[in-house]
Amino acid sequence: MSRGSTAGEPAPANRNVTLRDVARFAGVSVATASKALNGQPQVRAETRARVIQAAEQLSFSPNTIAQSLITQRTGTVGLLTSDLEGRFSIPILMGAEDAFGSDQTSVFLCDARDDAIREKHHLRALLSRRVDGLIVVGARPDTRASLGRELPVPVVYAYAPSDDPRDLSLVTDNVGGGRMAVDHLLRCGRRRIAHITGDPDYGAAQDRARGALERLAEEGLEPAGGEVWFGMWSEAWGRGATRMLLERCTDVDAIFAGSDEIARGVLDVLHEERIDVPSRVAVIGFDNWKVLAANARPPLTTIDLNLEQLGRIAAQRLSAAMEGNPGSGVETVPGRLVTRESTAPLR
Amino acid sequence: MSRGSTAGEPAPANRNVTLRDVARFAGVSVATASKALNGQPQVRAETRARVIQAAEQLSFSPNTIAQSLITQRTGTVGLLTSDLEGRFSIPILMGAEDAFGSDQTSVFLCDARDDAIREKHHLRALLSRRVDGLIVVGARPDTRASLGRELPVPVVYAYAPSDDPRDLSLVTDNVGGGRMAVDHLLRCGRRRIAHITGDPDYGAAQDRARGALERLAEEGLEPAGGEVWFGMWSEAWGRGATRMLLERCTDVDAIFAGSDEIARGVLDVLHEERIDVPSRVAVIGFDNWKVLAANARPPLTTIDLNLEQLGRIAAQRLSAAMEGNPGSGVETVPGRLVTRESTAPLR
DNA sequence: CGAAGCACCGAAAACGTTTTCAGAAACGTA
DNA sequence: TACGTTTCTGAAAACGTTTTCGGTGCTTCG
Repeated sequence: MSRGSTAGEPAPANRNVTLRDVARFAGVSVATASKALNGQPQVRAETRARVIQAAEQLSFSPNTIAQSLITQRTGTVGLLTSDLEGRFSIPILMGAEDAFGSDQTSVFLCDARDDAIREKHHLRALLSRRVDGLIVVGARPDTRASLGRELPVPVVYAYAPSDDPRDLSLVTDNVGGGRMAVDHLLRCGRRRIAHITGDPDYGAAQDRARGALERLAEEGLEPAGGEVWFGMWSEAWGRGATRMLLERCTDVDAIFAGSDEIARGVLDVLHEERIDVPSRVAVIGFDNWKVLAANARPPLTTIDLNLEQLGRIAAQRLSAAMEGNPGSGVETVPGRLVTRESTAPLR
Repeated sequence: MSRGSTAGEPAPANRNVTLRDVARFAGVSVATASKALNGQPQVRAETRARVIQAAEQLSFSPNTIAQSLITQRTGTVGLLTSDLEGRFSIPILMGAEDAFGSDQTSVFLCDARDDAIREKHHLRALLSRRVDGLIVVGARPDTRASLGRELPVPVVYAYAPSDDPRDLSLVTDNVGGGRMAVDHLLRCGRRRIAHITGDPDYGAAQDRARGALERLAEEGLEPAGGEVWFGMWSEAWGRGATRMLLERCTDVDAIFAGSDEIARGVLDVLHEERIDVPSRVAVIGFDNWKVLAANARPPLTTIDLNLEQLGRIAAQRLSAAMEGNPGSGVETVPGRLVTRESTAPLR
């Protein structure tokens, strides 16, 4: 029969077999073959079966390119990220990649490395590839410039919201996360709660702090040490800040760290000072960065921002927009508490 | 002039303007327009200029789909990864993404999540999209099943080599890395060197150990503690092994950890025991996982496997194969030493 | 028995390019 | 003036599909 391959081995996806070959093999016209394979009703059952069998026998695989050309839909979307190496884009990207069923939609990955020029380049390339939609994922959860309203395809912004409110943006809930962290500590019976966090220039740091302070205020409390300890996103800062904190107020019974990295530094110093976690001081982190949180001593309770789900929702919203139901505004995806052993009720 | 957009704003990449429009606008035929824009010689300079100007004025962007259909080249490649979340695929992916200039080639990202079914699905999709080539990046540096020889496009395997020697695979140099680590410690004047590493089922663990032992043997040395300490890829194991090691042989003067995670555990215990690093014991890690290595106390000397470069080379080899120069066999990409403060010469 | 209706099929146009090839225009030469 | 060359241009085919629409043959009904 087929001359190229031995029987039994997986049929080679032969690039050269076209619908014409299938049609000829089945003894029908290309038009009929097309209709038969696409489940169009106007073809006799017997004929359809013959065509399908022919297609299988020749291991026909339709040329998506040709299909796109006529249907004006490529079944592709562009994923424009500004920092691939950053740990935030990856989960989002995974969620998005997974929300588009692989049968329907494939994603073009582009890393602009936080460079506007490169981004423009990629954008041009994607548009000339006729993607059906775009997801733009930013490096930091701060506002970024909109790609503009003149694009021929729908766009969804993830993580970093667009500065144009008419665009649709999905963001993490940093305020809610901060609130959630403090709430958990309160539930554990802690009252003297400190907050050590990162660079105050980051919106994320401000938002988390705001959520934390709000929740504290609801209980009539102030943060231990009097104020929020802003600094840097590093273990070293976590260590330094903790030392200062312990000097200034000895009775602290919980520390909310603005990131898991910082939390690692906090734990390190507490351990050094022989202060038991969680019995004397409870510690909670932020991000649920597995390698840091799960390996910590003790394993770290933390806030997970649900980035993967954010990616999935972004994909869903984009699909909706591609179907003609665009959205706009900023949608916030809630985080969740992940409890490990660094927090526990008092006594 | 143009009715859709205000003057001054970036020209909207109008999806609907076609070469015909440009041709009509410039007063030539589509054939001539095409040749003018593609730099074909057989068109008068004056005509070419007119066409180019028309194209710019209408902000024409050629339909890549139509081009692919006739040139039989899509300018796309598939990136089939088995674990996106794993930290190994990302740098490789970045290197590859960056080696293909964005103007020429775009990459389809597919995450098979280490599932053969899903992989097959993605493969079908990619082939029907008529990618020009494929990069397959594995989750672990162990051999994986070949995609087969019957594919209509060239394939390059990265990180996890194919089990078919006729395929081209690119892998990291774990043996060389182990050797390099020990060599560095020797140069620092250390002689009583222990090796604490991860799961012995991983080829990577075995290879790194082999390299280390070879280099030690060249100096007539055995590892401190008598043998390699295999265990798990975790901080906890690093801590436990270090405690056992210190009990069994008190005079160790260097520890080579099989991963940065393990190294963190090692450092932790040394710190606890008030054993100074690097003056009394030098510590070297493996992987150069920034967040762990750079934040360690002291910052960790480690081996970087150059994954990004591996990705770049994979892209180059694939390009070569697409030009008709396929390769085969396993190519090893050397790692490099990254010195920080956890190692230093004795005395 | 003729007309109408129905089920099925295929010819052809379309999508937006590239490329081939024939012809037109301009020019130099005999 | 006639002819050959060179330079430029455009008509048309091609890529592999989908979709429209007209046609064929069969059934049904008056």
